[in-house]
Amino acid sequence: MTNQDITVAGLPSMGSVGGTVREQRRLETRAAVLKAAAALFSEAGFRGVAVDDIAKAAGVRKNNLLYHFSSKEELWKETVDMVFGQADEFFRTVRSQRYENAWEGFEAFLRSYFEACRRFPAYILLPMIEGVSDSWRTDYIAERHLSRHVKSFDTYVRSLVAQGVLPPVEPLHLQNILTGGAQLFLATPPLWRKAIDTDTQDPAFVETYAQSLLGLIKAACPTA
Amino acid sequence: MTNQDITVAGLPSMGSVGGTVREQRRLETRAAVLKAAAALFSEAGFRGVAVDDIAKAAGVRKNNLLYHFSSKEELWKETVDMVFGQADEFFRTVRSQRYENAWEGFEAFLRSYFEACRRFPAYILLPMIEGVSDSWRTDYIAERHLSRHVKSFDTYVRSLVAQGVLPPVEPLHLQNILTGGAQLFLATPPLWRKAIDTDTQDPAFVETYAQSLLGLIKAACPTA
DNA sequence: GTCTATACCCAGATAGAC
DNA sequence: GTCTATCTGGGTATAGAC
Repeated sequence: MTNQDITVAGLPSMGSVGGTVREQRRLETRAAVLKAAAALFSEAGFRGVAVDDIAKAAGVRKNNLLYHFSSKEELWKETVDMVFGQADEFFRTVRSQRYENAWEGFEAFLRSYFEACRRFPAYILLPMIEGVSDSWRTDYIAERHLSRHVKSFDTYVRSLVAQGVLPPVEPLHLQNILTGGAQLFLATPPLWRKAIDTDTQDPAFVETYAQSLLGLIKAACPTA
Repeated sequence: MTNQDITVAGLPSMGSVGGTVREQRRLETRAAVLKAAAALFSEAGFRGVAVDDIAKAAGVRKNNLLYHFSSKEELWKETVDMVFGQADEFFRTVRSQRYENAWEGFEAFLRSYFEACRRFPAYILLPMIEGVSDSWRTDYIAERHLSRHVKSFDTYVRSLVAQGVLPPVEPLHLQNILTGGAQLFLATPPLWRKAIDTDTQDPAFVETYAQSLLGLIKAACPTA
């Protein structure tokens, strides 16, 4: 973890060898910082987190962090890009699979959406925590990422409604009915644990919630 | 708004008359501060707001604010109590009304719930913004207010399921399906406006969402 | 009850040695 | 690339005059 440069015969880095080792450490440090930043920014919001908190969580010095990212604002932006990049990658994998019929595909999709929210809580927390007020951060998330995600979800839901797989409900509303409850459960686990003593992040709990929701949707679908 | 004391003949306040006027101004100042605090705390969270921001929004000096509330923490707690007090009052009024049948009562209840979220956004924002991480604020909201609200909602939903007015879905899950989407729409209007150019706080939009949701629930209910 | 002044601390960011 | 040291601004809270 430390002093990897020295393995290069103690010579000052010259050419591609030393550069590669430095590059590797650079990437490691950046990755550690981004991971810590995702957790902290999504828990307390931009203003609620100190750069030093992130640095401590990532195991680097504050000033070193600011060497790599130059400002708190730039760090936040790169964090958002990373989080949505992870989600994009996850959904790409899921959507590439094939299923027996459209309903089974939908079941798998909804479960995978819940799983993504559970595994990458920052994916729902960052928009939620920054979206309540108007700021450059709201702009950034909305324009750069969320708009695309909502429209993609909308297209999918719309086609399923057209096929009669989903009930004839306005697609935007249906999208929110499908995702809202799970986001509520998965965004604020400490609150649910304290208020009703339930671990809403537990995979078993999420699965029973998915079954409840899927059952309701199926019951409401005329062609089911 | 200023110097109301002087109306008491310029005499130094003595006995109940001067005391009453002072008491009135005290209440006015406190009310103004609490109103501003509710808006700001729910937008940016506890750490994201400075006492001075609240003071400016309320039209008082920072140090005067701290005379009335003694600390930022106490101000936050009183703000939460006030917001949930407003919601309690609103729901008490709604629940006291009588309806033709249980389904109509449910329709009215759900609409009034959405209306409460729309009119008192702090009611959903404070739990949401503080509930993502573990802190004394999560404890305070959960134990002092949210637990009671969730259980009350649960009792109501449970009785409707038992009557066959609502479909046979686990009450806790059903509660979240009913409230999650609206909370999502009403918690982050700036985000929705920027991402899909829709005003999710517009009463007409909320009403169409309520219709979509009620239609779905009714279609899924065997005895409807 | 409201003001001015200020103590004290912590935040983000920069400079320069190594 | 990482460290120590430091600057500057803004944050909560208190003291004391009016």
